[in-house]
Amino acid sequence: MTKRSLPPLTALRAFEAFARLGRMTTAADELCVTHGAVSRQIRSLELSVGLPLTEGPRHRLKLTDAGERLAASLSGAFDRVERTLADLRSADAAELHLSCLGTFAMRWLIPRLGTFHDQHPGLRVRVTESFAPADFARERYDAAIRLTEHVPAHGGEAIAFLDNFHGPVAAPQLVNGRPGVKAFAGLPRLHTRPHLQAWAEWERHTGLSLPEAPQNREFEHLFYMLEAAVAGLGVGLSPFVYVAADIEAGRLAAPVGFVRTPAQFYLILPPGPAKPAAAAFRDWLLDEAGSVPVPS
Amino acid sequence: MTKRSLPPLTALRAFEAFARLGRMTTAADELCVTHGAVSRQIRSLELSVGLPLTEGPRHRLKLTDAGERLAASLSGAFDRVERTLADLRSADAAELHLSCLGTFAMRWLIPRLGTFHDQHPGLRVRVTESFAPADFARERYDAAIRLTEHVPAHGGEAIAFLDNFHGPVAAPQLVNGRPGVKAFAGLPRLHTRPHLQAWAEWERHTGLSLPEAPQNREFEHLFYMLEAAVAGLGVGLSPFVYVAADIEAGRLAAPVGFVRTPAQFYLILPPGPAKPAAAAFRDWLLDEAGSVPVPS
DNA sequence: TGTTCTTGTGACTTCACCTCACATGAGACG
DNA sequence: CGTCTCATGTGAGGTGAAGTCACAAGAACA
Repeated sequence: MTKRSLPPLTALRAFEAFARLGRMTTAADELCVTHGAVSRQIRSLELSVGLPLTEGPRHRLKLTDAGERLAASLSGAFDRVERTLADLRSADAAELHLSCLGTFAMRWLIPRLGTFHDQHPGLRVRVTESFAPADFARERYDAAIRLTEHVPAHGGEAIAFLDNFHGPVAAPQLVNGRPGVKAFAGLPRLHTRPHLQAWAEWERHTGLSLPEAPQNREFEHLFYMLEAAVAGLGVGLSPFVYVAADIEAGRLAAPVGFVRTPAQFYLILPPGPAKPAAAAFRDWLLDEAGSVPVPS
Repeated sequence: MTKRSLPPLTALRAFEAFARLGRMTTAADELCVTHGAVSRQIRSLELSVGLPLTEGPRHRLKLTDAGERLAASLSGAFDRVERTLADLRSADAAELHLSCLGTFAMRWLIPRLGTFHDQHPGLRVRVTESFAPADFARERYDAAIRLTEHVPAHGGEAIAFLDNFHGPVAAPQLVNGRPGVKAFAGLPRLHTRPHLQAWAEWERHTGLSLPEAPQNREFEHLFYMLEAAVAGLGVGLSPFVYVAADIEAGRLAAPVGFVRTPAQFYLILPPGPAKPAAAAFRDWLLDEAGSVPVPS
């Protein structure tokens, strides 16, 4: 690949505008400069190319043959770039890139996305799983969903769209209808590695404490832990929204109910004007969250 | 035709170089700037396009999908312009545009051009007829041929490549073998409108004067006057080189010979570096003129 | 002949772009 | 692990390319 040797590009742009519009004055208007600037640019281009590009008297300048050919080439080239940029922008506008807690995506978001797609058939939603604090400077998302107490100031919008409640859950056959914390007596305690302090927080929030567990099991993700709870491996602590469907379906039981946490589910938007797709998603999300049942 | 909306072109160029070369440092070298400049340009382009174009850690930056597509489009566009410019330049280099005295072209230059074409098969010579003083600012020629005493200073080269001799000529049957100026007694005098003082100059140069003419005839061009002389319409005054072939062939007679004029034939080159075709023409012309016979 | 329209151009000005120097962050290598 | 290197990010500040302004020039039209 050899080094490019192109004349000054601003001169090319000025010349292309002149060729397209026929007069320097008009071209200057389009470029938001004075006619003198265009005149100089074209002259410098002729010098740099080494060929005359214009000819004729001042008040009726025409292009030389070389000028015509260059202008045709430039128009095509600029058109091409312009079209590519428009394509990129519209492709981007038609896509919503969302950074989301993995479990929330699987247990809450994805099951409900159908109505969003119905409302916005042109929009594709791309969900990327992420637990780290949202950092729009490092990774470019159109929006992020996090469970947190406080969203660090980042210049953008942050909306708490859903309260969080958590509580212990286990397979119904293990609990066996016993009421209160005694329901969990003798059951192994399930933990998630990223949030090992979760049980302690719950005990602080409720003032309750579970019977001593005969065993503790750690899982890499909340999602795996919930699968384990459903499979009867012990008692897990989960946000309500992740298990609402399982409780409804009788796959999990929550004998002591759920308690609200200080943390909430936030929709976090990057700084600057939100793109239309993100705004649409925000509206849909708030509407959808508004109709979510709250635990007893 | 709608107004163009393109991002800053220098940013596009920087981005294209980066995309092509893979690293900002290398791109900066190609563009003869520092890496910082390229970094800033690419950042400003991302801002102006509204899309991220690069991603990944600093030391191993990659293009995003959007970046790849834009880069491909830009490469194509720049290639196209570059190729057009190269075509224009080579087409121009293969052509020699010569501004020449019409009669000189017809009577001297064109008959000899064959050997020039033999020596430079790739070069096309375009001859434009012109009598006005050479003015490269108004009209773009690669070279001009003029008959003059002094070439006005114009910043370029001017080479006297051929001395000029002039003298009266007429059809041989009119002259009828008589010697000296008496040969022309009773013949009409032929003039050219652009140079009505020619006869007076000749008389001054030679100290001779022709017998009173019964008639004067004016022609628009020297070329027409020579045709008239050959046709026997009278006695004309002509530079030697224009009639050498006619005298040789016996179509014209020059009973009093030719006298050198202060004016010479000049090859005049425009200011600035001569293009190769013009240099080749100059060399050929000097060589060709060196072997021209001088009148007695 | 004067008026208007358009481009060319000398003199001056300014801000876009560049450079410099340092910071940052990720590998690589003892 | 600490340090070295390599590539890019960035704040501060300098400068020349490119623009502005005002006037000149040249052609057309009334």
